[in-house]
Amino acid sequence: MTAATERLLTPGEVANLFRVDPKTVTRWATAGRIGSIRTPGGHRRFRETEVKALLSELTTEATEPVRH
Amino acid sequence: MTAATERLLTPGEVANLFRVDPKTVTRWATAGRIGSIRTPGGHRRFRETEVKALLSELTTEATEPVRH
DNA sequence: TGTTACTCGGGTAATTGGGGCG
DNA sequence: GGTGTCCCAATTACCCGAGTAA
Repeated sequence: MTAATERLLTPGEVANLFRVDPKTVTRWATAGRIGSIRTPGGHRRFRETEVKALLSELTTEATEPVRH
Repeated sequence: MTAATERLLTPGEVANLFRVDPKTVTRWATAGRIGSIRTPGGHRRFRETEVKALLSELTTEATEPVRH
């Protein structure tokens, strides 16, 4: 099959990227805001590319210069 | 390849650094004076490096020596 | 096989966002 | 123009015990 296995991230890793609680990442998955893959044991894993893409979309750079 | 792991700060933490109300930090983000990263839920996070840099830029040292 | 760290669940406090007002 | 404050709705953080991952 096609794709070389894509790198998966744990809830804790995703939580570190967004500076939120791992529980919060779980809620995002439950709410359908982010795709998730479940292990046979019930734990969630997330696609790194999807997470990074989400980060980029939600990132806004400063536009106004600093006034001294 | 954008930077992956950068330490992020919550609005409350940034507010403590500047000694202002968290709402004020939100206004800075809205006005484009500071970059922000939003969670899928709508909350904001700020890059620590950017915040610290902003603090430094806006800091002015005394220029005249103390008279005795 | 056993150890350690993490992630399930749920439930309840604490922050945050947004609008409007002085 | 910029900031602090009050309102309310939504999102997020910390508590627990039990199960999974490596």
